[in-house]
Amino acid sequence: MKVPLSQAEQDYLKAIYRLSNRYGRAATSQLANWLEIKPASVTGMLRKLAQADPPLIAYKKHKGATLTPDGERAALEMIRHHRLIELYLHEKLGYAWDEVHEEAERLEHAISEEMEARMAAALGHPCRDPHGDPIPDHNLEMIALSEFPLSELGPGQPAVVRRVRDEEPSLLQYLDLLGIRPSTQVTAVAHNKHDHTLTLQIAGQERPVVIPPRAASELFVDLME
Amino acid sequence: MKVPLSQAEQDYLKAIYRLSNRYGRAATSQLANWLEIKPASVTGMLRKLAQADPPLIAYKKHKGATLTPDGERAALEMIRHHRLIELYLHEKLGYAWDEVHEEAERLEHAISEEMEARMAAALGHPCRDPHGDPIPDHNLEMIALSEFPLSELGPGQPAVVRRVRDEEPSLLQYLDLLGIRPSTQVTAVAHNKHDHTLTLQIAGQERPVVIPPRAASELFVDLME
DNA sequence: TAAGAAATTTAGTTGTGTCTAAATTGTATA
DNA sequence: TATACAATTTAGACACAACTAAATTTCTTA
Ligand SMILES: [Mn+2]
Ligand SMILES: [Mn+2]
Ligand SMILES: [Mn+2]
Ligand SMILES: [Mn+2]
Repeated sequence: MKVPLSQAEQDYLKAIYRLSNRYGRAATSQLANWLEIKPASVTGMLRKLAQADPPLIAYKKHKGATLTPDGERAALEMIRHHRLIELYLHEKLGYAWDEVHEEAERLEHAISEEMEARMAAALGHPCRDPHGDPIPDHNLEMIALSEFPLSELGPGQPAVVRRVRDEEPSLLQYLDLLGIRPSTQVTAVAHNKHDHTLTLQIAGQERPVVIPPRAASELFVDLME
Repeated sequence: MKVPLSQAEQDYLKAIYRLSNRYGRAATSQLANWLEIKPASVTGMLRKLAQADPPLIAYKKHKGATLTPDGERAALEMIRHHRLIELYLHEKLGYAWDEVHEEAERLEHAISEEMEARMAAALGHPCRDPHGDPIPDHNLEMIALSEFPLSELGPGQPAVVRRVRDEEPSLLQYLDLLGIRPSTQVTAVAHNKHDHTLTLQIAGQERPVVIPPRAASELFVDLME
């Protein structure tokens, strides 16, 4: 009852949070794939998390897992650490936005609540990380998100970039080159039906750029009024 | 050959470094006591560190352990991390000097060489931590120490505090109250033979204070010319 | 110098988190 | 709806780093 969670347990809970947000539940094979752990090992950990006191996940054999309120709290705790650390490294130590993830992945398990609070204060209690991902506040509440994929932006609509999937550094480096980051203003010029690319005008730039579909679906924007 | 060290291994190497500096070698029971691990478990780890490739310690049954050059390098790496982190927390995040140790103890194993370098740069490549302990430089070289215990300071001799044992927070809080920290100037007024206390004049203060022997042997000073 | 005490090592066990191989369950489709 | 394939679980093993209990070695001192 209420024993501190291991790094492995915390990583599983974060992964279950991510997958069940996206697909309603986290399947064994999805977890295995994301965590780069064999499915048999995942099954073992799911059984353990479900039998913890208090239970951290709801798990039925062959039906995947979802977080209990306790499990969700633990996941959000790590997500808050992760995103605060990413922003801290970027703002205070000059890391590029494609370099912060790996460092945060280790540090999130090692910092104290005291350090979390001091970093948050030093950053002015921010609500977005360098990739635009929302940072849960001190009570683990997260701001509501209104942004949608750039691929769904209608032509002629001015919009502002809010968030970028932070999962592969090469996308981040590419966007950096293009001059796209959260808060950049953009307008869709045209969706090109044959190759599914997007022609995009970036505010303050001469000529529009062509965005491949992979990038357009990993970039999230809000309409400007 | 050349596999990254576990946190447990790094902690043992740091402990062996500390004990062999102080006593020439690290005995099993001293390690067990310092690390709060049972002696039988220490024996197991010593065998493992000695048989590593390359060997990290020299170990003969019943004779304790000393570091090999590889082991010493690994220990200094962690010591550099630890002390840089302590100073960073103190200088950049407003931690008191008695609060930094515990946080650094966990973070030292989690930061990358990149982060080490960025923190060092942000701090101006410092050579002392908040307790005055020397920080090994990028090549793991440490400045030569000239300070000696305050308990050995002759009466009337002006001296400057350089370093304080950082092992228990209560001593640090006590010294804070007294207004003693690295760079504070002091003069011994008298060594009191019966109770082994020291009467000490602190620069900028009205009246001398009486220092118990425990504190006087954990404070290190340099003579002023 | 021979106990007796203290320190250390050996032997065997445990919990955690991974793995491989084999068995089972669920799903899609022919 | 039977079968084949995919997903998942079970079973058994392993590495790591701790533990306890017992055996052994070394040190101290009478
Ligand atoms: Mn937290
Ligand atoms: Mn991020
Ligand atoms: Mn380093
Ligand atoms: Mn220190």
